[in-house]
This record gives sequence, structure tokens and C-alpha cells, in this order.
Amino acid sequence: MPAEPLARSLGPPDAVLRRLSAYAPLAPDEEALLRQITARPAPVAPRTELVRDGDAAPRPQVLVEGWACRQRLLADGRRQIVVVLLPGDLIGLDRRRRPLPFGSVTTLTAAQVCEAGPLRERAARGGAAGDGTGAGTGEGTGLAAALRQAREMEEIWLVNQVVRLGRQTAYERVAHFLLELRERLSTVDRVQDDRFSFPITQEVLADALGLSVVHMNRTMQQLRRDGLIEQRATAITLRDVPALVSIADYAGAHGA
Amino acid sequence: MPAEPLARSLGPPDAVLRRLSAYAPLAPDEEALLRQITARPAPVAPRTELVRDGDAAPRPQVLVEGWACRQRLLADGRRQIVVVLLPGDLIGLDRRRRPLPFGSVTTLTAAQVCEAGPLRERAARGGAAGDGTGAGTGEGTGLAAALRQAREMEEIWLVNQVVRLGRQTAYERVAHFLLELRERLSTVDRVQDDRFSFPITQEVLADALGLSVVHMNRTMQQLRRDGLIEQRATAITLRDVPALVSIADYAGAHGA
DNA sequence: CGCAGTTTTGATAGCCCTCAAGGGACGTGG
DNA sequence: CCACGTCCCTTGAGGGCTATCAAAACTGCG
Repeated sequence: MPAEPLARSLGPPDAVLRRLSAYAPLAPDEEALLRQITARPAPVAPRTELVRDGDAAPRPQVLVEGWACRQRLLADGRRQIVVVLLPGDLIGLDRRRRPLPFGSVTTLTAAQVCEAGPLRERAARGGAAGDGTGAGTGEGTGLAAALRQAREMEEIWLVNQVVRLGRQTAYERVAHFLLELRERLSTVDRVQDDRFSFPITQEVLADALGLSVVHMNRTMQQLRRDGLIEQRATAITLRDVPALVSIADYAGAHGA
Repeated sequence: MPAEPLARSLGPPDAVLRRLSAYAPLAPDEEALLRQITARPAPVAPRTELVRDGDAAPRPQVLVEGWACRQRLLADGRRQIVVVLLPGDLIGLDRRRRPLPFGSVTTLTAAQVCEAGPLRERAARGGAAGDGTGAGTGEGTGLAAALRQAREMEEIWLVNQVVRLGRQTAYERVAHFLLELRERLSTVDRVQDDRFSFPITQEVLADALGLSVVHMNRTMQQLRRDGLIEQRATAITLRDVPALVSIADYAGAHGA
């Protein structure tokens, strides 16, 4: 099962570096550290658990290639995907002091993962960090700032997810989710002309958006019939972003 | 309009201190700072916006008394409450570097709020923090550790909310939510014999749990009829916590 | 060429929403 | 003391969105 032929063609595999330097400018030695960490990514099969539920000390990792997710299972087998993780995303970088029932982290596709312990240590030791109170104007620079930003982005994705699941219809949910994916993937150069790799099954999509597989399928069909999206192989194209934005009431995570 | 007669009888107003020292042991001077900050709380009317949506630099505040929420409004008026904030909870303590579309923070009841700028500064300056890599065993102490823990707890509440909204029925959602409230309120000594103040309307509850007011009402009735909860005035009693836990598939945020 | 996983389709049912209206609690004012 | 408004809770009826069950078409693959 090839990981993501399209993704590879759409961008080189330095997703983590792209992601973090989009969040905050990095010092040369920090970039070097990142390159070193991601030099030899470990291939991981689909449906592999990267972090077990309740794990006391999840190892810091970075997702270099492929998609994954944080998910939680209910006792009767129902699954809720809490957040989808994309190339360049971080896993377990927050130092936790207690084993928290966060759910597990699992790959959705074939993926490539790197250990990121040194990244956390480097950030903890501090650097160009702008820790000053700064009243909010300062952005902060350096690895620590980038990691903070990464954490805040993840919180935004969670809030988005709550709004989708709580107050939007299936149609709106899918539109909103696709727009979020587009925005996130574009920061790692995986989007061209509103087209990007889309390597997950409708079952996964359903578990992410709180729907049944059958209804997920019908909703996708509706979006296609309405000319809003187009799927070929494992890639998807958003054919009318403004319309999608309007439907989903989408307000991105822009900085202004 | 009296804020919360029951709450007052169930616990003294030093909710913030209780909350934070439950997260991590504080140094004497940190406790003193907390007492100083919360010495003169400002009364706030219900439905008051404490943080506006997209606010670049939300002022750090602590909720000393009353309930509030983070919420997001859709263009057509639909409202989703992202997370409910209880006495002792923190608001805007994370230093943000960009204006993020987080939604607004609004009081749900009459409340008492304190500015907490000094708290953030004190934590940033560092203290007894256990920043060592520690492999996960160390808990960390001091204000900074407590604030980190507070942030992680909020993330757990978000994940809980996602699971509720995505994969649970109305009945399960309410059970799950009530158990979470019980657990959170108990850390600030606002729970006695599974009974606690419950000062929000069913409309608020509906917006928190992604339901209509009518269905919210019917679900509460069902829970009462099943002998699981009991409401009198503005207080609620969980009459069968094990049953509720089973129904909701509730796994608290315990440390083991 | 059959197998397993995925997508698709049809039919039926159910959870939950919307609309509408009545009742209760509380405070205000006459 | 009672009329009256407001807010909240409650109830009824009808319908729509979405789930479930079942099975067929499709795809990639060994």
C-alpha cells in the first residue's frame, strides 16, 4: 500500500521544518537540529498505535509523512477521532506530569515518524524565546515559540471540531473540515490549486465528523453533485472555496 | 440577583487557590500572590463578555465565583458553548502571539472576576519549576507547573466535549457532562454528597451539548424519571454516580 | 479470478429538531 | 392584593436529518 504518491509529488518531506518555521522564525542551529532529527524517519504501517491511551509519558514524535489521528473509543466500540494529524504535526511534545486519558494516537495511513526528544529538550533549555510579557504584540521567535504556537493551533483545531460536531449539519461539517485540512496542509506546501492528497476512507472521515459511513458517503456525493469538490484517486480538489467557506461559516486561523 | 447562594454555602471563595494547589504544590509566596490577586474580586453581571472573539491580547483573569463559558456563534445565530468555566478556572492565561478565532468568553451567571496579570508574569519568571526532562515521573511544582496542568486539564475537557458531541446520544451526553462538572467542582470543594450548585438554564445546557432546548428538557426529565439525578432550585444531585458512569462511559481525569 | 476492503444504493426506523402553545415562578407596578 | 410582563420549564404534534440494516457494485491485489 503506497503511502501517498500525490503528497510526495506535492512537497518534499521536510514538513516539520516548514510547519515550525511557519509558526516562528527559527535560529540556524534550531533548523539544523530539526534536519538532524528528521533525517532518518521510521516507516510506520497504517493503524499503528503511536501513543497508547493513558500513556504516562508519551515519547515526543513528529509526523513527517502520512496521516494519523488522536482518537477515543467508547466501551461499545464507537470511535471518535478527536483531531487528524497531518505531515509536520507534533505528537506528545507537551511534557505531561500525569497519565491523562487523552485517547490514543494512531496512524491512518502508512506514515513516517521520527523521535523528537531532543526537540523538546532544546525548547526547554530556552533560546531566542520572547518570554517577556510583551502585552501581546511580540510574536516571539525560536523553537520554543514555534512549539507554543503549535500547541495553540491544536487547540484551535479542537475548538473547530467542537463547533462542527455540536452545531453543524453533515454537509456543513464536511465543508468545514475540508477547508481546515486545506489550510493546514498549505502551511507545509501540500496544496496546489486547492487540490491535495486525501488518503483516508469514508469510514475514517465518518468517525472524525461524528457521522455514519453511509451518511458520510451520501454527503460527499451531494458535495460532488453541487460542484464543490472533486475526487480522483486519493486526491481531492475544492472546486469552489468561497462557496465552501460560506456554507461552513469558516473562519480560518489567520492572524488578522 | 444573588449570584449563587448554594455555592457560597458549599465553599469559601478562594476557588483559584484551591484549584491551582490541587494541580501542583505552591510555594508560600505564590500562595500569597494568589490571595493578593483574588482579594478584591470584581462583580460581573450575567451575559457579560469577558473576552471578545479574536481579541489579540486577552487580559489574564481568574473566575472566582459564578459560571462562564467559551462560546462561538455561527453566522445564523447558532451557538456552541465550547467549554464551561467554573469557579477557580483561568481565562486568557496563555500568552498568545496572534489574535486567534477562539470565540468569546462570556459569563453565564453573575460572577466575580479578578485580573491575573501578575500571575502570568510570576509564572513566566519561573520558580520551583521542574523543567527537567524527567521522563515523566516528576510532577513539577510551583505556579508554572500548576498553570501547565491547568492548560492540560482544559485540553482534556475539550477532548471530552468532542467525544460527547461526536459519538454520544443526548442521554449519554448529559450524564457525561454532569460527571465532568462534579469532578471539576469537587477540586474546589463545591460538591457535597454528589450535590452541587447548577445555576444554568436548559438553554445554556443545550448550547453546550449540541441539543435543542426542547430535547434538552426531555432528556433531563428522563434522567430524573430514571432516578439518576434530582434537581431542586438551582442545585442538582447525582443520585447514582456508578450508573451515570456506566451510561456515559465516563473515564475521569484521574492520575492513575 | 476470487478475496478483502471500500464505495454505493435502497429501505426502514429513530433520534432529535422545529413550531407552537400552555403553565409556573418571580419581580414590578398599580 | 392582584394584574402583568418576563423568563424559564414543559408539553404536543409533525417532520427532517441521520442511523441502521442489508446487499450490490467497485477496486486493488494476491
